[in-house]
Amino acid sequence: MGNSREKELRSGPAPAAGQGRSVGRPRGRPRSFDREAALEKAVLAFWERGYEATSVADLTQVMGIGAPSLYAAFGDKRSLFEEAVGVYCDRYGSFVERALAEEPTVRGAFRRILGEAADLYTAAGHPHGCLVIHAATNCTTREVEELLRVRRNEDVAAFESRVRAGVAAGELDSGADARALARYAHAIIQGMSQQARDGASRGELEALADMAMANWPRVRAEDGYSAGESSGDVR
Amino acid sequence: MGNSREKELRSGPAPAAGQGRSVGRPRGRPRSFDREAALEKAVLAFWERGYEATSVADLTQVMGIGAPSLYAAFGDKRSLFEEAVGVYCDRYGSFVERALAEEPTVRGAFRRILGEAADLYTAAGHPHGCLVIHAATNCTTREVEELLRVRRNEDVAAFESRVRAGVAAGELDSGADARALARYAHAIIQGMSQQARDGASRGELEALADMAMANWPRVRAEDGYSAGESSGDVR
DNA sequence: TCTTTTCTCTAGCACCCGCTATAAAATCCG
DNA sequence: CGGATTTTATAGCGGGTGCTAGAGAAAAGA
Repeated sequence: MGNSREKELRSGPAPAAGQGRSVGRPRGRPRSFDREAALEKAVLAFWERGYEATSVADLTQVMGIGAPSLYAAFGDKRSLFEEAVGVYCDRYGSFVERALAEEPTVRGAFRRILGEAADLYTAAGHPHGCLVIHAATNCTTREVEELLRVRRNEDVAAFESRVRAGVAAGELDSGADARALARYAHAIIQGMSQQARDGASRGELEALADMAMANWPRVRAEDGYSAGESSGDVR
Repeated sequence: MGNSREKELRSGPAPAAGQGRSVGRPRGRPRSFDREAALEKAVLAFWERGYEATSVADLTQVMGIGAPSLYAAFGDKRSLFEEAVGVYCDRYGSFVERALAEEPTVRGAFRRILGEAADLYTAAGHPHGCLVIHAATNCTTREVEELLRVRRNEDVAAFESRVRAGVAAGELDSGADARALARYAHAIIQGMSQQARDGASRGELEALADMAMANWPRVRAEDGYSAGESSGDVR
C-alpha cells in the first residue's frame, strides 16, 4: 500500500532540544522544511483547485520543496491529500461538531452552524467554499471521490443523530423527520458552499442561512420559547 | 477560436430525400455516424465524469468514432463540451424555465421545480445530479469553469426575477427578499444534486424538497410572513 | 473512367502527469 | 577525521493527455 513510513517523529529543522544527545534526534541529514507548514500549503492548494487539478508540480511549488522531498515526507499524492483533508477538518471544519456538541438545542446548533459556515466559506485568507464538498468531484480515481463522499455522509448522519437526540429530549415533536431535517441542513450547507465559490458574498450567505432557519421546527409545546428566539441567538 | 466549421448542415448518413439531385447533398464522402446520437453519448459521458475527467479517448469510445472524426465534427474537446452543455440544457434542464413560465404562482413554480429535480436527479438511464452544477468543478482551465458558473448564476437571476414578478403581481408581500429567496431555492437544488450524486434516493430528495417548500412564503393576505425581514431575524 | 471533395483510419506528435533512480549534501556516531 | 544515515537536487522514466499529419476510402461531378 505505498510508502507509508512517514517519519513523523522528527519535529523541525532545528534540534530544538538543546540537551546533548537527545533521544528524538534522528541519524541522517535533517529535513530542511517545516512539515506542518508545507502540509498547510497543500491544504490551501487542494482547497482551491481540488484533488485532480492540483498537480504534484503545483504542490511542490506552493510547498517550496522538491518532488522527492514531498514523496519522502508524505508518501504519494493521494496520501498527502488524505492528510490534507484531515488537517482541513481539524482546523476549519471542526466548527460543525463543536456546535452540535456545545449548543443546548438542535435549533441553536444548526443556526450556529449555518452562521459560521457563511463566515468560513467567504472568509479572506483561504479559498471559498468547503474543501470536503468540492475538492474530490469529477475524479478519475473513484477511491478519492469516495474519500470525501464518506465524510459528507458522516456529516449527514451526525446531523440526523443530533436531531434524534433533540426529539428524545422532548425539544422537537416526535413526528419530526430527523433524516429529512438532516438532509435539509446539509443541502443548505452544500448550496452555501457552491454559491460562495460562484461569488456570493457573506451577507448573501447569511440571508440564505436565515431563510433556511425560518423553516426549522420550533419547540413542540405551544410556546416553550417566547415567540422569538430559540437559544442564545448567534451574533 | 479553433475550428468552428462544423458542417451541421448534413443530416444523417443516408440521403433521406430520395428526390434525384437533392439540394442538401454535399460533395465528398458522407459522414458514417449520426452526429446527434454521438453528441448525446458525449452528454452522458460529461454528465457522469465531468469535463476534465472525461478524456478524448473516453469520448471516442462511447461515441463510437475515431478522434479525427470527432475533431472534424465538433471542433475540439471544449467546443464539444459547450455543445453538450447546450444539449443537456435543452433536453434535461429546460423543466426549470418551463415551470417558471407556466406555473401561475411563484410558489407553485418552485414546488414543481423541486419536485421535478428530485425525479431527474435520481432517474435511471442517465447519471445522477445536474450536469451544470457538477461537470465543470475543479478544472485546470478557468474558462470551462466559468462556462457553467455563468449558467448557474443565470438560473439564480431567473429565479430572482420570477420572485420579483410575483411580488409585483401582489402574490408575495412587498417585503419579500427576492434575492435571498432565489438563492435559497438554488441552494436547495444544488444540495439535492450533490446528495443525489452521493447516493440519496428519490424519496429522500422529495422529502428534502417538501421541507424546503414548507419555508416558502405563502400568499400575503393570510398566514403572516409579516413585513420586515429582508435579511435579519427570522419570523 | 478520372478528378475532386470529404471523411476515416493509423500512427504519432509534443506536452504534462505521477513518480523515482542516482548522486551530492548534511547531519550523527565513533 | 571517516563511515553511516538520511535528505536534497537533477534529471528522467513510462504513460496518458489533447490533438493532428498523411494516406487511403467513399461519395459526387465531369
